[in-house]
Order: sequence, then structure tokens, then C-alpha cells
Amino acid sequence: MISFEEFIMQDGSPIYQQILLFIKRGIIAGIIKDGEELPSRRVLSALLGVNPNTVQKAYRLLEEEKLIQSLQGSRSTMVLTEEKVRSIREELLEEDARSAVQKLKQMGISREEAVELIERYWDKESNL
Amino acid sequence: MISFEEFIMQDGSPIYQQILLFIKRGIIAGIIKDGEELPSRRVLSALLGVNPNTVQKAYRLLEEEKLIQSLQGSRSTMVLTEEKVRSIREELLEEDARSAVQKLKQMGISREEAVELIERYWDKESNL
Amino acid sequence: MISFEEFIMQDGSPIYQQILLFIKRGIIAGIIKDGEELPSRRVLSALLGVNPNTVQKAYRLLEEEKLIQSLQGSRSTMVLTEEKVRSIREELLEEDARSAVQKLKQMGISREEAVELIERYWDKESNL
Amino acid sequence: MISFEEFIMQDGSPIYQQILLFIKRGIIAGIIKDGEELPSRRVLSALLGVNPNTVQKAYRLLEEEKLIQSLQGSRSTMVLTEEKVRSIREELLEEDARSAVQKLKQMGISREEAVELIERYWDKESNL
DNA sequence: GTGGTCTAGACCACC
DNA sequence: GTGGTCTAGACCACG
Repeated sequence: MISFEEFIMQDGSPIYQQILLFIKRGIIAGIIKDGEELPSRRVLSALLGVNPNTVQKAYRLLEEEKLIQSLQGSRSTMVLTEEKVRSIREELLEEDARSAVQKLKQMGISREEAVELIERYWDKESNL
Repeated sequence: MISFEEFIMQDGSPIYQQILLFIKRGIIAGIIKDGEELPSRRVLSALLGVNPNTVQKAYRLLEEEKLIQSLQGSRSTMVLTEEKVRSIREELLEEDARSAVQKLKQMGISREEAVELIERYWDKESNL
Repeated sequence: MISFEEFIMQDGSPIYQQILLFIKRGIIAGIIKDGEELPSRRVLSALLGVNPNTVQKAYRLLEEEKLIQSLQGSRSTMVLTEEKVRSIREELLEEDARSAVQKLKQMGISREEAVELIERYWDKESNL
Repeated sequence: MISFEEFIMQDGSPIYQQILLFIKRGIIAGIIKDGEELPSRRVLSALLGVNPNTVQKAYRLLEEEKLIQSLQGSRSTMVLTEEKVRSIREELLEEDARSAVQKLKQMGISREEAVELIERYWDKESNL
């Protein structure tokens, strides 16, 4: 199961989107598996310190992408296939790498500096 | 002069904030220097394809941070000291590197894979 | 006994409220009388195809209005006086007539058209 | 133009739906015409004493039914054809008459009493 | 307990 | 000024 305690709200992007991406990254990492149950809206919103509706929106989008199945009275369940996971992986890895490179380039960082920077921060960041 | 045309609105964060960050990254890169004039709100909004009000908001925030000086009827002029630039550099470089590393780690990428990924995308990304 | 099977959930108002009103209209019609027993929550919920909790809420409100008395482990019994019935009648008849007239007037219907419309639908509607 | 001051929140159905129906009844009555502008979200919400978002939801549904057209920066405009009006008229007149008859029947009112009731309330209700 | 919806208020981008 | 969106809190129906 994914440990949502590690979630950190960071940038100015919508919270529901950050939650969505956090879950998708957990899927890519293999921490969230097919058939697993997500925490309930209330539990997760309490953990993250946000409104239940914000979590609900993230879950609704997951359902629209057919990554979870939600029924009244019971928790939302992950519905993952290998293909879905691979597709998410490609989409997100691409986007994250592209975005990071773009920002670093904009700041005039050289390729070597960038690599060194990543390596330096790799050890700084607490393991997730 | 900075090439605003390359600017792409991508994530869900407010546009005025993306503009603000784009300018700050230009400052870090040394492309935007002390005493230089920023394009007028009208010109920049046309370049970016956004509303003048949105650019205005970004400029207002820059002024609040005392990074530009807007004289009545004239263009906005950068007011940069070495210390300001260093401060922005630390703040933004730190945040961008940390954020990138965190996302990659969340996806279960190893340090070596991360470095390879960055290097691969470095060449893909068009120069700015 | 009242024929709950005819009950149809239609508008967007809460189901428990529709149940409440349906019972009150039965009281006005004289179909539900003093001392009579209401069906159990379980039975009524099955008849209406709704959750027992929803029926429970309607019954609780009836009890708060002192229109029924629920003894532990037993069915709910109607506790009606002439005055209560008259009061409900005035309240509901007033509201239903007023609401119907208001809606028709809003649509620019004339008094004669309205009467004709009611008469026409009177025969269409299956008897309850 | 429709005079929203006459709007009265009545039953337990969602406010946005009541607003939607109020507007549709105005269309049927011919008070709201093609090409006319609806009051802005803020103005109407202030008039009705509700949240701008509630009005927004009603307007959004109108737009989904292609009865209005909304653009940023300018007010929503009615887009009505004779066929649309006729269609709304049939739908709403049917529903209102059916609902009124059903309620009156449930209360054990006879056809003659019902007609008399409607006529009596017709004069009571302030003209709209 | 669960998920779904409605109302509310603040903010964003646009004209 | 305009419409659109995000976050928040309360309520509903269900198991």
C-alpha cells in the first residue's frame, strides 16, 4: 500500500491534480497494485489536511480513466492492467523528465551541472 | 533579450505565476540583466497569447519583490543586485532540483536511471 | 392500507422528504388513520426500493412531529387527532395548490387553460 | 426581460434546478426571447440571495442544453428556436400538470374539488 | 462506516 | 465588469 504520509503539497498546481499524480507515480513504482483499495475520501483528506471533496475530485478523475472502480458503501478499488501501467509510466516519466530538463535549461545550467545537481539532491531527499 | 516565444504553458498552475518563474529563471541564467527593460505588458501578452491583465499581475508581483521598477508611462526596468540574483538562484534551483528528484524517486526510478533519463532528454529539448 | 407501490421518486428533493410527504398526503386522504400501523422500515424500504436508513429518517421525522409512536421492537403506530389532520391538510393542500398555480402562471397559462389542463391530466393519471 | 425578483425558493429540490425551471417557464411564457441576455452570475445570485456558483450551475445546464451561449467577458445570451421552445413547453407543461394532479389525487381530492381549488388559488397568487 | 451532490466563497483569466 | 475553476463544508443515500 502507498503511504500517503509522504505526500507534500508543493507547487501552485491544483491539489486534486497533485494527488492524482502522486497516486499515478505510486502505480508506476509498483507500490500500488491491482485490486488494492485506496483509503476512503475522509481518511485521505484528513491525512493530507484538505477537504474531502478535493480527494473526491482526484478519485473521480481516476475513475474516468478507469484506473479505479467506486461503489457506494465500499472503498474504491484499483483496476490495473499491465498495459495501463505501462501507458501511465510512459506518459508521466516523459512529462517529468521533459519538465525538469526545460526548467534547468532555462536557468542556464549545463548538462554536467544538471547531472551533478540531480545526484546531489538524490541523497538529500529522504527515501520514499 | 529573453526569448519569450519558447514559453509554454503546461501545468495547472496560474499563468501569471508561470510568467513570474520564467522571468526569474531568465535572471538566474544571466539572460536578463540589471537595468534591462522588460517588454511592455501589451507586447508580452501578445507574444504569449494571454491577456494583458495576466502579464500585468506577474509584473506587479515582480515589483512587489523589488526586482523591477515601473515608471509611469515607461517600460519596466530590472533592478538586480548580485545578492538578489543569488537569492533567487538558491530558491529556484533548490526547488526545481528537489521537485524533480522527488517525482522520479516516487516513480521508483534508481539514481542511475534518473541521470540517464535527464541526459537523454537534455538533447531532445530544443535550446532556449 | 396505503399503496406504497405507486410511489414514484421524481423530483430532486430528498427521498426521505418525498416519503414523508407521501405519508402525509395519505393521512389527508383518510387512507392512513389513527391507530393504524405503518409497515416496518425493512418492508417499506423493500417496497420503495430504497435504503432502510432512508425510510428510517422519514419515520424519525414523523415521530418528531408526534404523528407516529414507535415502541421498541414494534411497528410504528399512527397517533392522529382531528386537529393534527386538519393542520396537515391546510399546510399541504395550501402549498401544493399554490405551487401548481404559480408554476402554471409562470408559463403564461391562462386560468381557463389551466383548468382544462388539470382536467385532462386527471384522467390520464392512474388512480392511486 | 424576465423579472427575477419574482423568484421564490420553495421546495426541497436543488436551488440550481429551481432557477433552471424558473428560466424555462419564462421561455415558455415568451417573456425570455431569443438573443436576450441573462443577468450575470453575480447580479442574479445577489438578487436571489444565493451563491454565484449555484447560478453558474443552472447556466451551465442551460448551455449544455444549448439554450444559451456563454463567452468569457460577456454575458450569456439566449439561443432559442421555435422548435426548442415548443419542446420545452411540452416537457414542462406535461411534468407540472402531471405532478400537480398526482399530488392532489394522493390527498383524496376529487376532480371537481381540484378544479375549484386551482381557481381559488389562481386569484390569490399575485400576478407574475 | 462508504461514495455522491449541493451550496458557498475565493481566485483566475478574459473583455 | 464577465464567465470558469478550485477548495471547503454540510448533507444525502447506501452497506
